[in-house]
Amino acid sequence: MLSERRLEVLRAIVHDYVGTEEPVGSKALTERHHLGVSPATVRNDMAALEEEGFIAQPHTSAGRIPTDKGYRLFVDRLAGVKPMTPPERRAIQNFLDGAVDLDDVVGRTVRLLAQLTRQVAVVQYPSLTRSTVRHVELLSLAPARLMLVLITDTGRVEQRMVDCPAPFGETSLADLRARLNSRVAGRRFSDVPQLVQDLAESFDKDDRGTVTTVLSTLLETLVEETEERLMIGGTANLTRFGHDFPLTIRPVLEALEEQVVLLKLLGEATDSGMTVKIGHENAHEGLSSTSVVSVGYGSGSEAVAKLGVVGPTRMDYPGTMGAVRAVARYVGQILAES
Amino acid sequence: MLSERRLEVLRAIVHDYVGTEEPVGSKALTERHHLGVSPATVRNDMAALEEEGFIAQPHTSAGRIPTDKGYRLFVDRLAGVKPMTPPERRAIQNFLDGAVDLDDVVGRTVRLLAQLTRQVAVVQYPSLTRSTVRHVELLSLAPARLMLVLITDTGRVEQRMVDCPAPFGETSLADLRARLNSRVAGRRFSDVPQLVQDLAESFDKDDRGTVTTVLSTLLETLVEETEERLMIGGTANLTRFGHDFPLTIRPVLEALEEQVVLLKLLGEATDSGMTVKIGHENAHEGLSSTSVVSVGYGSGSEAVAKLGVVGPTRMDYPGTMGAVRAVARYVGQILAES
DNA sequence: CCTTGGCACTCACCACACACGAGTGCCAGC
DNA sequence: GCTGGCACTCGTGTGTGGTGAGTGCCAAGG
Repeated sequence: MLSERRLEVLRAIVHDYVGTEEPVGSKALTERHHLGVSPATVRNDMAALEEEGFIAQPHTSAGRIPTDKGYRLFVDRLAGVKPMTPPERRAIQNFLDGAVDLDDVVGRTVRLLAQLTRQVAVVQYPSLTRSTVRHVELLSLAPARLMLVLITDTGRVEQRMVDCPAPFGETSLADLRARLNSRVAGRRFSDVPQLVQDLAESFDKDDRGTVTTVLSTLLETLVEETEERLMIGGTANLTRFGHDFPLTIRPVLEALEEQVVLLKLLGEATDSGMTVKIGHENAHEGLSSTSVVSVGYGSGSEAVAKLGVVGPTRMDYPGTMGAVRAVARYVGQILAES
Repeated sequence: MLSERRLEVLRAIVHDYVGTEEPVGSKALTERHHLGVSPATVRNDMAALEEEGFIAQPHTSAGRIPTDKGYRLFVDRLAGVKPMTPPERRAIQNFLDGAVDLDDVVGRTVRLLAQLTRQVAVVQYPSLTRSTVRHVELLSLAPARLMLVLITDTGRVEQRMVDCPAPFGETSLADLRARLNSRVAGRRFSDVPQLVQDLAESFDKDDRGTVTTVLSTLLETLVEETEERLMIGGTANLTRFGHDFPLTIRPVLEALEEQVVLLKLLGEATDSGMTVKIGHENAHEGLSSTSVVSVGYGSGSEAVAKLGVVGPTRMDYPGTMGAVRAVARYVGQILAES
């Protein structure tokens, strides 16, 4: 077990390294923080911390830098979440309040997060699986061609073309539309499949083929669109990454372009509470020198999607976590209002 | 006027510099290209080219590199467009053919372009202004709340909420829907305003307010959504930019995040034919060391949107132009088919 | 008039040596 | 268990000289 002071030393190392981006030595530490002990003592503590794998030296006769494990300990036990100041909170709320539609909400959120944390921001669109159906609409575009429009409670709209096996009259269409809506409106997406299961049977034999096609398209939409969309921003902040530029930044940019990777990344985060993945804890190799701070957000008490930031492992964790949490909270409010 | 050989020298310089990314000297030039003259002669030619501002030396006693003006001359008079090889064409077509909807087409296009050119690709969504209306749908969500859905011939869907001043019955709704569609379906967006101008007058006094509201929302949608969307990809290719990294790449990333900037960029390109903006020819300051190759594409003979790539001024112009042109052509085909 | 070989000059780049200093580990003493 | 002292390591910055690619200019030849 590490003594209280040694933890304090680790905290000081993380703090200084995050600030200066340079290995921190024993002397500098005692000068900047009043630890009440001499550099020699700190050196002993550092040796112990290194022994345990919390810090490392880039090369002999240089200061120490925190390892992934060191950061882990830091966020778990040494650092709190730094709350936003009231003016910051007001600014967040004002900025988000101006949004006019869902795209705008997500767009503003991503810009806001990027700006607050000066890192790369990732915001997932509210997920279909956890949302509820507001309305299903069927439009007749041609005798045997329909358009299926799905509207969610989070304001998202999905549409699909449906080619019918046989012409489908306006009355049948109105009938189907009405019955479909009475069954699924207000229900969760995950419940839809069993709610519409036997719907086709109640139709005329002539129309049954079309109804089945429509229903399967609807279910397809649900499944396919569970493959979620997201928006990223603030990639310019990657330039503040470090000195050994191209090598570090390239894989990160590549990872950010693979939405699949990012979705998996956010998916791995716990549903409630904040998740911090540090360095190699991230499954994706290209992100092994980055940390991901993510949190769920939602219009009600339940999370419908996630958002977060991607930055260097050497980041200001308390501040970043504070910003992420605050933004998630306000986005949730905005969504609940609309 | 520059002699034929001097132009040839310029072409050789551009070619070599693009390949090696290093200033090219007279000796190396005569060795790699059989110009039939000695280095001394080339030196004289280079002095003349420098005098005219087509090339420059980074520092005394180094080779020459092309200036923006030099590249300009190169693309205007010295280089053709390098056509894609048949296998490449097939690959493009195959890749694009797999697309399932508009988002997918745009997404695939952007990835394809980025991969082919190894640069940053920008693809604009088919513009609303130049498309035609396929269908307008009105849904009643609540007694005094409607949803307006607009479907374009390019498969794009826009929706808006409409809060009515008074409850609006189903029959009135059906009536409005029918009349609206008979007027605007198949028509160009730009013609819609005058087509619906006097529509409200033919309705009951009770409904007139709602109809007016719906119409103005429709017109708003047309105007607002003329603010186009676009997709970018291949930002990881920025890492191949040059050596003096952070300074060059940062403003580019920032510019790429400002969709407004990119839209203006594409907007400046001529409607038909390919446009190449080199270095400082780009209005945006952050892009002063990049070149933008863009071209319009469309489902018919007319361009409905633009696409292009952003890369270092030191790029392979013939190859890039060939790829951009080929991709635009095939995307146009795909759109026309769907 | 254009081309060519020759020649002196410039200057970025590299390798090497060297001094400096921040930082370390270890140890004896308090 | 903390502290001061001490010898040691080693990355970094600086200066120096050599090398070579590249240049501009010039005088001679087609």
